[in-house]
Amino acid sequence: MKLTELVNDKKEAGLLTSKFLTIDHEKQQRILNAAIKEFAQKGYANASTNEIVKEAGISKGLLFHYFKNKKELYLYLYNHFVNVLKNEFFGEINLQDRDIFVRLKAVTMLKSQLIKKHPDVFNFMMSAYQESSVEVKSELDQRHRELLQTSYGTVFDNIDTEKFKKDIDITRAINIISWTLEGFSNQAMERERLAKHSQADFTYDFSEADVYIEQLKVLFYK
Amino acid sequence: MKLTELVNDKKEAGLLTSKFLTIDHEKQQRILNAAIKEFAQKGYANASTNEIVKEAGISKGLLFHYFKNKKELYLYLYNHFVNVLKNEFFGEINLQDRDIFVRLKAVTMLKSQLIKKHPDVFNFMMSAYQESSVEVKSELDQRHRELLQTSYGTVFDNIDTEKFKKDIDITRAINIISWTLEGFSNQAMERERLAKHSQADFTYDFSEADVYIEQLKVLFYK
DNA sequence: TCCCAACTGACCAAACTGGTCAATAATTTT
DNA sequence: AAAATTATTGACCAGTTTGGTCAGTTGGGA
Repeated sequence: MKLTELVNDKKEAGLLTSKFLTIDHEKQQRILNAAIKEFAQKGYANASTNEIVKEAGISKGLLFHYFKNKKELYLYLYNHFVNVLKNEFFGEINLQDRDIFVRLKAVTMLKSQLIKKHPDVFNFMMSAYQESSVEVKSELDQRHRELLQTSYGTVFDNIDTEKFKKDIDITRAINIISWTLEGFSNQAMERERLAKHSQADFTYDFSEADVYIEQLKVLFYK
Repeated sequence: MKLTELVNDKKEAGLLTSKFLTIDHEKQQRILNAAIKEFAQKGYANASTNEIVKEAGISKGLLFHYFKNKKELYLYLYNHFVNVLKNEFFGEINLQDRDIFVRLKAVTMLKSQLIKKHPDVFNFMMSAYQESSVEVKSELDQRHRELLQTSYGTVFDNIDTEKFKKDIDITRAINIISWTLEGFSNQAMERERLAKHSQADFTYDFSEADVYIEQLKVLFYK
């Protein structure tokens, strides 16, 4: 998954950022990554463009050659990574399979991988969701609803409800399943963060997640 | 629950903050609340003492009359609120009842109330847990382990395992129950945050939480 | 050679930083 | 009432950082 590298929707450019899109690809990445990292850590208002250019290894002038000001940079980043997630992330979910466990496991694993491989992208999107700066807040809201609809909307769409025992409240059951998988992956990642053994022994997590899934199937399925 | 107001453990004062403890109680609260809010929002390094004194309605000099510098203020806050939580929050949990549902429901509701009534206290503790500033990080670690032990240690201690069906893996079942209640309360609070109807219709949340608990009991208990 | 874009970094005024301290106000002690 | 003590102020400090500019250098294509 070459996340952050594939999307090239020219529409997202507008006219103002067109210069940025023509430059060397690797330099683009350096700038994008430096910027989301800084914005994620400090929020819009407290993020420093000086830090961004230092981290990206470019001059101050160049950044403002590509983006006319801080606000335009921020909004470009937001739109860009919303597109990235929509295409590279949620596009991966197999909607053929109508089994809720298959879908949720896929989502959970994708999310874990995202956090692990591209923590800055994840943190940036989360912090953008919480962003309180009046300067940019209003512009974000619509795109956010859009993203949530694309994602959670499709995951729970057209689930096979016939598999559940007949006395089970399906909505609540799905919630329990979701929260269990979410809680499990949070725990797994926190455990790894503390232990710092960053050798990705995904294998254990995968199989342990399956134990929970099997248990939940016994509980909820016919 | 007069959280933040009751603890008066003189030991936490040391000699350095003794002045602060003698002043008017309401002013103490103003300063404490202003400080944790700022630290929670921006982290140790980026928090501004100017903002704190402005919010607290005191002069710059006075803050540094009570605390010799920013670091001492931060560490005092941390210790103070660890004590507050240990005494006012975890002290509320009834350890007589050995039923996991009773305990976890109590913890979940307590946590919800904390977030609702004292969001800054909660955010401050969370941000302190993530704090990365080398200046204060090391001092926090021990107290944190202490707090986690006091809290999660006792909640899961001496649970009545006889109530579970005999083919159930109890550790995993408890995890599922915990994650469900956590997920539920997160969802409830997010729903409320978006709707902004801050009339606390706790009643709905309480009864809806009970529905989940009853469902889980059917699944896991004999 | 010229030309134009990419690119640099010194520079700007303004804001802000944690912290100090002499002066004033309020309270207590004599 | 005077004196002594304590609480409180906010102007001030030197230093850093802010978002943004712009005159000028570089490098590649014609």
